Amino acid sequence: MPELPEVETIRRQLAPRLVGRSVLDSWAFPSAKFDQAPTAVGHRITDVGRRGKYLLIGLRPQGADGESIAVGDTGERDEAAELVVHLGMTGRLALDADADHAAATDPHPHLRAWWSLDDGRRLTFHDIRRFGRIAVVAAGRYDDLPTLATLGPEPDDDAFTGEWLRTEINRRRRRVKTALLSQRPVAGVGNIYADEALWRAGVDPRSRRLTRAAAGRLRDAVRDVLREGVDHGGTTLRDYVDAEGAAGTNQHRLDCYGRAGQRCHRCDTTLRGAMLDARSTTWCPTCQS
DNA sequence: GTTGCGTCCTGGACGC
DNA sequence: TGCGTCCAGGACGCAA
Repeated sequence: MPELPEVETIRRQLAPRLVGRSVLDSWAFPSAKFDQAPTAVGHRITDVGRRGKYLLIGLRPQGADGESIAVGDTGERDEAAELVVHLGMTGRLALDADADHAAATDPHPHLRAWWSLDDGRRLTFHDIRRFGRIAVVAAGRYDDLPTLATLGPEPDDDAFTGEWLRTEINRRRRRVKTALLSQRPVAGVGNIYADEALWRAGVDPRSRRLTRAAAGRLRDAVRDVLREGVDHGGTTLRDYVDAEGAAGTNQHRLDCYGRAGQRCHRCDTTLRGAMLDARSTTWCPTCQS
């Protein structure tokens, strides 16, 4: 399930191939989750960014001659836009080599949207469980995407400090793991990396308050596990593959997530597993207490 | 404003 | 073999 490292891996692969391309045509699965995809038609892609788990594809309207229209030149119609893609649990973006061939031969049951580009290729979005989402918004206007609108700092942002994390956790009464998954204290953490970061920091996922020392350790752990996830191309447990169809390798490095009943790599205690606020959670009862 | 639960959705695992 | 049930998960809506 794509979290920050998986989305960042895909972003890095797509960016050099998409920037400068024009969107000629599009199709979307008939669902409110995907039906904004064709709104990107008639735009040139200006950049491929990311915030948390959201992929943000910058768009600029094109004139009849194919040239981009500068923002503000001709009024509101020409406002820069963003194609926002959230991969949900099973979403996958890929570039087909030949748009016409792909369109004719790929009636894939999990295809949710595609965009054909002016270089003959086609960007496709597959999503088995339909937990993903596509939106086209005015640049920076995320009113209809509340989680994106209130996203916490990026893990590498200077604003993401131990003191910030401690304040965010302690001013509410949520369990620390549930708070991390809310995307408010820091952007991009999902169930896998939350378990890993809490294990690495020695923080009990059930706790509702952090000391300064624990908050500092957790902040460092969140940064480290996400960076390492990016370095290893993401974590593939079942469905995730990157934009080139390759699985990540970070799953071979997990210390905690999905290892309930096995020995803790740090203290040899048997790891516990339980549902915590409706999320499967694994932790060490000895070194996370 | 905050918390916690239910819902969406489908493939795979498992039990009978 | 076939059927039914449960589980996994991120975002969001809603009741308390």
